[in-house]
Amino acid sequence: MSRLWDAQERAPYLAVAIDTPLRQVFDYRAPEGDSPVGPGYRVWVPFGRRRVVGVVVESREHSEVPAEKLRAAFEAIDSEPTFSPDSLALLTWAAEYYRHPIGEVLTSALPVPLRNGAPVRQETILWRLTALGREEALAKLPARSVRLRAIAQYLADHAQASASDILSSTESPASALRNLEQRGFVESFAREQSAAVPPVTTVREGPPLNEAQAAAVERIQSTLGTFVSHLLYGVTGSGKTEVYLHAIATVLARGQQVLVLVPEIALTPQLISRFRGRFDAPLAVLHSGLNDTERLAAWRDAREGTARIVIGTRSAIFSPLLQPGLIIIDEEHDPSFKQQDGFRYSARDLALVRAQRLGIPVVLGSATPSLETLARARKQPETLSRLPERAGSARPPKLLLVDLRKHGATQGIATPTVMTIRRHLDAGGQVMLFINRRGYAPVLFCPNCGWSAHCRRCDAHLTVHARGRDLICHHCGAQEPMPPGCSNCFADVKPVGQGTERIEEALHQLFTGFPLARIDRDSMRRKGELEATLARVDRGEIRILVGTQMLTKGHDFPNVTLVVVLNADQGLFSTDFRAPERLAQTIVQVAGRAGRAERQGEVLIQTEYPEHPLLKLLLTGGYAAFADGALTEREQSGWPPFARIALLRAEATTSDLPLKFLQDAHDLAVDFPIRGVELLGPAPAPMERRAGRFRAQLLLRAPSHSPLQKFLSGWLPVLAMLPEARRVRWSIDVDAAELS
DNA sequence: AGCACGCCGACT
DNA sequence: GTCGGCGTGCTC
Repeated sequence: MSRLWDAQERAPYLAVAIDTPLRQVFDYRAPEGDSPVGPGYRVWVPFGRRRVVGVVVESREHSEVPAEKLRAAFEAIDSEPTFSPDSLALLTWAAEYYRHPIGEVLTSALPVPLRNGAPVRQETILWRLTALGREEALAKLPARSVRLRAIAQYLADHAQASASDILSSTESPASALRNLEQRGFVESFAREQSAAVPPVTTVREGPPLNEAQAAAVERIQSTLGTFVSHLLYGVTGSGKTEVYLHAIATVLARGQQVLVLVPEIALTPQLISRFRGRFDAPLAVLHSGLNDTERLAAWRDAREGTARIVIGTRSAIFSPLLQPGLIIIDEEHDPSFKQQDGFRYSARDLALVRAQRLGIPVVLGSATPSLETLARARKQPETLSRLPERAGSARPPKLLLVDLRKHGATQGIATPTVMTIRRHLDAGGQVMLFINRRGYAPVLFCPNCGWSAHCRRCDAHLTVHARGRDLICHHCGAQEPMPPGCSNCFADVKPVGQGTERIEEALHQLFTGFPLARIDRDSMRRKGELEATLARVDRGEIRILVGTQMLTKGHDFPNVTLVVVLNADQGLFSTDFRAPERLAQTIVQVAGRAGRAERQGEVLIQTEYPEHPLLKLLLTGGYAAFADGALTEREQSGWPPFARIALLRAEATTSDLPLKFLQDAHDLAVDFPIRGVELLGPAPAPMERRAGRFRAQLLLRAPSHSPLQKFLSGWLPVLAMLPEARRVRWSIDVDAAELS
C-alpha cells in the first residue's frame, strides 16, 4: 500500500487532539503492536467513558502526565497519516492564532465521516471464495442451484470481484451471495483503493488577453514555486476570471493542483461551467449543498491528487492537496471568508499563511480590495496587477447622487429616480434597484401614540413581511401575525420605511406593464429558483429587478443600463470602523453590474447626505480614491490594518453577568502589562439583547500582532478560571471583522 | 461539549 | 418511596 507521507518512528507516547472545547491536548501511550502511528494519524482513544476519534499532533518520548492517569490509545484508524505535515502545521498554527481549541480546529478540517472513524481512503468491498468454497462449492452445490453455482464459478474464474460485478455478470439477486456467505463458501473483504494515477488534463484555448491581463498572468507565472501574494485589482468586467484561468492552466501544466476560494453566494453553476468549459481536468467542488458522502469524496479527490482544481467556499481552505501549486481567492474582500462563530478563522488570511508555508503564490482578486490587502500591496508594488479597462468596448458607468432631502419620493423612490428609470425603460434598457433590506417595511408604527412593534427576544423592530400579513424579527427569526391595530392604543398602525417587497409594489404601480422580478432570500427560497429568475433576466423577459446583496454577487447582468442604490445611508454613521469600507464596496459592486454591454451604464445613489466626504470621494475618484482616504483615516485613528484587534464577547440570559465577566477580565489585564495593548470597554453590544440573550464585548487593540498574541497567551488561560466564566458564554474573536 | 455525581421537588 | 432538575467537576 502506498503512503502519501512517511510514517514517523514509533514513540512511546502520543499527544492527541480530541474534539472537545478544551484548550489542550491529551497524552496517551501508543497503541499495542508495531503498525505505524505518529503526527497526523487518527487514533481511537478512550476518553472519559467514551471511545472517540483523536488526531495525533505529536510523538513524545516522555510525558508529564502521571503514569496512573495515562491510558493507551486503542489503535490507529489508518495505516497512514490523515493530515500531511503541512496541513497539521497549518491547523496547529491556526488554532493558536485564533485561540480556538485544537481538537475542534482539526475536526472542522475533516469531512464528517472521517470525524467518526471512516477510513481516510475509499474502501472497496470485494468478494472471494473461502478455502472451503474453493474445495467444495462447485463439487457440492446441487445442479439446480443455478445462481449459486454461477457465482461460485465466476469467483473461481476471477479470484475477487465486487458484489455489483458478480451479481450483474451472473444475473443473480443479492440473496444468492448472502446464501453462499452463510454456507461459508464466500467472504467479503475490504480493499483500500490504491492512490489514483495522475489524471490527464487538457486545456482549451480562451479568448485573447488584453495587455493588462497578459501582464498580470505573466507576473503570476513568474512567481510559481515561491510565496508571493498577488493582488489582482480589477473593476467588475475587467476580466479577472480570464487571468485566473490562464494562471491555472500554467499550474496544471506543471503537474500541480490549484485551490480556488470564492464567496458563499458566488459558487454558482455558471462559474463551475466556466471552469469545466476551459479545462478537461477533474474538478472537486466543495459547496454547502453536498451531503457528507459527496463532501468526503471531494476531499479524498483533493488529497489523492485526483482533483486538479479544487473550488469551494471558506472551509475549502482546509482541503488537503497532494501537489499544491497556486491558491486563488476571488472577491477577497467578501465578508463570508471570515467565519462568524466557533472557530473564527479568516480563510483569506489562512490562505496567505498556507501559501507561505508551502512556498507557492496566492492571487487575491477584487474590484474593491479590502483595506488590509491594499495596504499590503502598497508595501510590495510589484505584486499589484491592475486591470483598468473593461473587457470589450464597454465604458465605465456614470455615477450620480440623488439628494433625498431635495426631492419628493414615492415609497422611497425619488422623483428624479423615477424619471431616469422611465427613460431607461423606454430606451429598451433593463433597470436594477438595490436595497439592503428584506421584507415590506422595517417598522410597524402607531401614528396615534408612537408605539412600534418590537421583538420580544431582541432589541430590534419587527419587520413587516408579506405586504403586512406577518411580522418577522430578522435577528432571531421570531414570527407573529400582524396585529389588527396598535397593541397600546388600538388605533390603526402603519408600516414605515421600505423593504424589497414594498419597492416591488411601488414599481408595479409606477411602471405598470414592465415585467418585474424581486431577488432576495425570501423570494428565492426554493432550490433553482434564483437560477431560473436570472435566466429570465438574461433573456430580457424581466425589465425591472429589485433585490438585496444577492444581486451584487456572482452574476453579471449585461443588459442592465441603470442601477439604483435606494439607500446608501445605512453605512455612513455606524459605530463599526469598517462600515464605510463595506458600504463603498457594496456601492461599487452594485454599480459594476451596470452597462457591461456596449451601452454606457448609469448609477444613481440616493442619499440624505450628498455632502458626506466618503460619498464624494467615491464619486469623484472611485474606489481607489475612497480607499486612500479610508486608509489615511484608519492610520490616524489607529485601526487595522495599522493595528490589530481582538474582541472578547460574552453573553448570558441576564444583562449584568456578561458585563461583570468582562469587567473582571478587564481588571485582570493589569497582571499582564504588554506595551501597546489597549482595552476598550467593556460595553453592551450595539444590539444588547438578541434571541433572549444579553451580549457585551470588550475590544482589545495593539499596534501589531505580536504584543496582542503575547497578551492573549497570558490573559486567556486566567480568564477561563474566573468564576464568572462558567456563568456566561464567552469567546474570543482574533481579527474580528464585525464589531457587533 | 459530553457525561458523571450529587443533592432537593412532584409524581408514574 | 422514585424520576429528574441543573450545579459542579473531570476528561490523558
